[in-house]
Amino acid sequence: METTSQDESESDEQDQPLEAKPLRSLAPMLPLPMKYDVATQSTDPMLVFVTPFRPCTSPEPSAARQPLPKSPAPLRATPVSAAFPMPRPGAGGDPLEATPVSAAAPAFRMPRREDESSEEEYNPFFCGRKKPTRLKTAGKRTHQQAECSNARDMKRRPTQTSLSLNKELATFTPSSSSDPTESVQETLTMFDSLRRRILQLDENREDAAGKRADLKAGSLMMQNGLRINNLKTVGPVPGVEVGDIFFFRMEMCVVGLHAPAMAGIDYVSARRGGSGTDEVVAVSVVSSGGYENDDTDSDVLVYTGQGGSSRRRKDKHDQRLERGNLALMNSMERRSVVRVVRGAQDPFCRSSKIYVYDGLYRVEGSWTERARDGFSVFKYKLRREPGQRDGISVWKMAERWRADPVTRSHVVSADMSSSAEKLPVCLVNDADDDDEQRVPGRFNYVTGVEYEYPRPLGKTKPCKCPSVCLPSDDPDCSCARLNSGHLPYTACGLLVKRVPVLYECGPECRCSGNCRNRVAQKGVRLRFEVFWTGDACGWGVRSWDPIRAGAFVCEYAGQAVDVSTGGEEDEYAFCASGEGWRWWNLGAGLVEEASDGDAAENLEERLPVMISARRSGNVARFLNHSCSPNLLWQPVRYGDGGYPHVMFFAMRHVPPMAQLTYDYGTTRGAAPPGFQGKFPNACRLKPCFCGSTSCRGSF
DNA sequence: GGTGCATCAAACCA
DNA sequence: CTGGTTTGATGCAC
Repeated sequence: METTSQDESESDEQDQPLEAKPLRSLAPMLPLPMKYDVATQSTDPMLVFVTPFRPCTSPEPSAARQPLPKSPAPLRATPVSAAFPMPRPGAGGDPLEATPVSAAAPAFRMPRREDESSEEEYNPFFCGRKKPTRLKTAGKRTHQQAECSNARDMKRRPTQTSLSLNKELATFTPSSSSDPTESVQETLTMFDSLRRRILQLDENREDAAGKRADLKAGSLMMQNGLRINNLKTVGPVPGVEVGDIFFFRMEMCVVGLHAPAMAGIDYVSARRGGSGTDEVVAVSVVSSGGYENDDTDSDVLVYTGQGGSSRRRKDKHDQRLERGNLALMNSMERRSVVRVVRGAQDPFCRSSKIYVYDGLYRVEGSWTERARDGFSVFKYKLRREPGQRDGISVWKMAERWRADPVTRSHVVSADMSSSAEKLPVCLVNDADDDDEQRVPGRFNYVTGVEYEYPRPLGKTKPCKCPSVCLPSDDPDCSCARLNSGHLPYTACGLLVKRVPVLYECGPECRCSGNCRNRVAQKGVRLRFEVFWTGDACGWGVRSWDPIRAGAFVCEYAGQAVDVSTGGEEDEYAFCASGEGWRWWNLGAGLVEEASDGDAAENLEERLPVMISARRSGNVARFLNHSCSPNLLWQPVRYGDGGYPHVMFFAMRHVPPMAQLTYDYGTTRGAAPPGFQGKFPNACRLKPCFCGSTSCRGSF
């Protein structure tokens, strides 16, 4: 298809969006551009009521984006519709052309709920035990749409959730993007921030009803029709790319990659060509190791059928050729493709699993065999379709490097931090063979910022929590109070939501080093590599480890420069004007206490310093810009003169080896009083190569 | 149309 | 720390 050549040329080398030049942001740091104070703008839930398809609350089309209407040149924005070279073009008379019923819709059907196109039908204030008032406007709906699970979703009994959550939900709009990749990102973000928020809220209630926040979040989204790609389709799911990772089954559910909450095989009933009888066809399988599937070859998967394995020994039985098992068998006969998701071990959490979408496979063969418990099971041999970008193989490669860094090739320097970081920072160049010895310009590797305290900021009150801070133990924890009464991280150290300034416990707090409110101060836990992206964007950063949304990534290290004395142009200065993170809060904490005194106060704390990573810095100085970034920056204070550290957190799940980026922001007009004119380049926009469909064209 | 059941995930506890 | 136990949401099947 028309666009494939472009696609390939890009995906071949570095997959993810190539980013623009190394650091180039020049405005000094300030906590938050006041005009866009999220806290005030989006806090009142009553004012945020929005009908679907009107992205008012959605940050994208905000004024901030407008000033850059036409970007003259180097926009390499790829139409994302091209991202899915539909697999079946030639595919040798794929019998599947006799499409499954519900897949009959064009494969590129937009996820958005067209079925909700009448506004009154969408009831964001659906709450509590009351059933949503669902109007029967079925006349408007096509047969297929009526068939989609939405109707049933809406009817389903809501799990008991706190009222405030329902209010928060009211602020959700179904993704308004026409770009499938964006809708998927938005939906996943919504899910995860909702999940973290439920964790945070449930934790304050001692009735211990707070279990399975993942299921609750998923359920809420289903009930409110916030799931996308409702129609099960054989083949790719728009917006989900091979290699994408998921941390919960529910995540795959809400983006339509794999609908069953638990079952490993998802299938759809399809009309058999001609004969008019229905039969089932598999659409996706999740191989998570529960059945001891053979995992050695990354292009071949031997998958065990479902059923038979009851918990109670006496209920065990042979597997039967029904449901998913039958569906896989039919898929084999029709030679239709099946999406495969492979489970992998989460390197940071032994008990949990990560799901890696590995693209399309075909069932090559099937047989039965006797399992260890003596009952017979179905086995299916699936082979990966050629020509797809790497999925699980990248994962496995990175896994190998993590276990044994020596196996990484094209290494220029095994640890460019010279042991300054706890984990080595690898410098590699596998992009150009001509110049393998290319190295970044000289700089000192440091892991933090040395402030000279020209003007110490006000001290914060240390907390007196005995061992670790827990909101339920001590509602008076002064650190929690600084953070609007909540601990800013989940129990496993994920940022719950972006705040103007985050307060971690400091050296004078009584709590121990294990306190949950000490995350970023503990430093990097990821194995980074700095790699050459090509001439356009220079060096970039990626990680061998998967990164979960909300996870701490790294600090922006460097030298504090007093701008009142300094003021020369500096390409490695950190600029705080980027707003790429704003949408991340869409799902989280929108009903925060409206007039948050802290937030207002923090805006006063503009610093007379900025951070320059020109002479000294860490990996962060190699982070590239993207208009749809995967990192956000978050000022974090703890002890130590009170200067906020600039900390990066992941805004979405980032698979291993995907480039890490943040939004440099547009510096034009953002330089606060006193800085204007000091940095001539600040107002000269650089062309952006991020390739995102929402690319602003420059930064 | 309601309801049961099959699925086996994730979190917790012993 | 592991392995068993518990509690589940969903969507097909009846």
